[in-house]
Amino acid sequence: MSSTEDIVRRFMQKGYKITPQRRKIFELLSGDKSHPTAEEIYQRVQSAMPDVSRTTVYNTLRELSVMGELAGLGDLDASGVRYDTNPSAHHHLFCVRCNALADVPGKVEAPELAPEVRAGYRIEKSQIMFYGVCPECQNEETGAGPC
Amino acid sequence: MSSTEDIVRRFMQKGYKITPQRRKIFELLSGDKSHPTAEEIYQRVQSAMPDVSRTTVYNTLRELSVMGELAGLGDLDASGVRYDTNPSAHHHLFCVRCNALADVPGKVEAPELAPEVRAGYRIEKSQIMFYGVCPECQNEETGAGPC
DNA sequence: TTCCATGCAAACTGTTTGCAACCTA
DNA sequence: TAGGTTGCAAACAGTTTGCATGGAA
Repeated sequence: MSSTEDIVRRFMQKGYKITPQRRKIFELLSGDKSHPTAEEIYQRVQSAMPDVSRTTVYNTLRELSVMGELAGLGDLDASGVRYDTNPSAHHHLFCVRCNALADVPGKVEAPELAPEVRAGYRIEKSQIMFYGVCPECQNEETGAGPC
Repeated sequence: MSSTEDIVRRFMQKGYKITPQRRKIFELLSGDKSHPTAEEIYQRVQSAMPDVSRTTVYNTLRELSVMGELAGLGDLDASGVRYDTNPSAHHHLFCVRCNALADVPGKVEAPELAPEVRAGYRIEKSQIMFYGVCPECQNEETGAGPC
């Protein structure tokens, strides 16, 4: 995601007001690479600013999504929507053991679909989810117990 | 998904009992290609057998998932988990206009990830979601209004 | 006859909404 | 000052669970 100040600027350009709560949410998100859920973001905001409500967090996340600063990532492990602070096209690595989610850096092209396999769809984009085991969980496999 | 009788057989092998409700659910699912949600399945079961409860539908879907007869597909359009009656590896086409979901038939290989891009993950499988517009919605684009 | 399955209602989780008080621009 | 923003509580949707009744093997 862009820097806090970039987002503040774009927020103001859209006519939104900048409140301390919103600024704190921006700060926590810019630079994050962990694909947190709304609840996780709420918890982090809470520890820095205990009086922020869930409503405000949800509202702000929705606004950021609409603006394209943030991308929602569906519900991979039934713990709610995860947010991707990198809205540009890229694929993901999902750890089936600890549910960690990482970005695949750079451009990796998905295959073209032959017409006979495309079911008549006009394809606009694609997203690959790679399922596997993250480095940390691989270590624990050879050594101690579960995550 | 397998035929109704195949599933009945495997269910009994696992020690589960075959009830009229379960048999009806199997019938509706075997042969389905529409990736319905639990609620959609419940509605269909209802019209054939009005006294079936949601509990039974949810329980049976969970059992089928555990057995591997059915695959859950996350929450693409916030209408709940969609079920894939084809549990073998394949990719999907999602219509961003009407939320239809279709299978990509046959084997389409996702790209291999170079080590420097794999973030240390040991990759076990992958799943590509192609986003686009289905044939029906393409027709409506050139002709009348929205879906 | 013995459990397992069913169905109802209540619980639960993630998210959205209504509304009065509040604060940014 | 004026209208957007906040935070509380209640509403909501999808799903799970507790428990007494009922049915399959």
